[in-house]
Amino acid sequence: MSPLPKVEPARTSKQKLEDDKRRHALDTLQLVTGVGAVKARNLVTAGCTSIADMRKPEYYSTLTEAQKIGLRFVGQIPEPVTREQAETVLDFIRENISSKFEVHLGGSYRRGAPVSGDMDVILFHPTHVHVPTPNISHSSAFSNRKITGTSPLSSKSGSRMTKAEREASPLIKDVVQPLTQGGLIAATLSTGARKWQGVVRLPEKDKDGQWELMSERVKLVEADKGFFRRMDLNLVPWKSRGAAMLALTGDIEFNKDIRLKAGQLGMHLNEFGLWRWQSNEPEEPEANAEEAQQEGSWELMEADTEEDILAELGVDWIEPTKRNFAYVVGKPTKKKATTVKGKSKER
DNA sequence: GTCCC
DNA sequence: CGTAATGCGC
DNA sequence: GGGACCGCGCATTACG
Repeated sequence: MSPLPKVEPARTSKQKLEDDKRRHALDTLQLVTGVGAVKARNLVTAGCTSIADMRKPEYYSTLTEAQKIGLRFVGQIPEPVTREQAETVLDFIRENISSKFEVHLGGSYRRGAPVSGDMDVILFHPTHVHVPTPNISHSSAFSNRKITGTSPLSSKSGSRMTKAEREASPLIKDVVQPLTQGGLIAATLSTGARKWQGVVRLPEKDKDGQWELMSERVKLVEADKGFFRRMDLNLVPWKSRGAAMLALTGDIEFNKDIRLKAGQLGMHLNEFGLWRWQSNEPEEPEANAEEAQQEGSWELMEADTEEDILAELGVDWIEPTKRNFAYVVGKPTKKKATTVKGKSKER
């Protein structure tokens, strides 16, 4: 009854061994920040099968700047961040940038996790107010497809910044620069007007509760001495603070659930807010001729706190520490699932 | 294909 | 030069 | 075994 073995067991097992090796190499290379499935595949195909191999010039030269940084800190970055460490960094940030900034920690820290994979810092500033409109059409809210670049408005509004604009942006000038000069920021993986991703050296306090001297910290960073961790800085428009806190606190399953719920209600939820589709008023001759052709536009709803947004979605308030279980949301049955979803998906 | 139910 | 598509991370 | 599958910022490369 049992079907015949496929073919040539010897050769099959040999192939299997090779497959396992290849898989292991792929997984190993992807431990480096910035190396994903595609880069790992390309490297392995070229003969690079270990972290050590990646440092060989023939492979190293093919890395992007971010990947080189990932390689530099590959021994440190995977280490988790304790709550105490995250709080230390938060204190340091608050002391080294304008007090006009509101500074929060999101991510698994806010969800109460004892340790986190990185630090998700959320920054608000009263004068940072521009909220970008979603880049998707209304019908796409249900089918979840982005509109193509044929719309001049959509592709233009969020377009790239010039280098000058970037350096003049508040996130760079008022946050990243002081934190770099203060010896906190060790390396930058990516940087823009809204989001900075990079590596920090954990500042240390002496017995008197004083930070190390700034000049000392800068030297230690350059010498790779100390403890280095991943950090993200997110500068969020004032009216988006609720949506951003939701988005940047997670967890991912929770975000999926509430975004799906918004979609089911004909709304759109992203990190900038909760949006309602507004059909074009026939009598709005002021609008550009181009835009008037569109069937409508996304309009930002008033809900600008986490509570308000959840309320609009018909969801009772959920403590951040409870946002680890997808079943809490969108499940009309009051039966509480006993299984944990996506249990150890910490970043 | 992966992840979750 | 510009924009689009892709890769990556969260 | 069967069904569902978010949304976006930034860097790099491909393309015109």
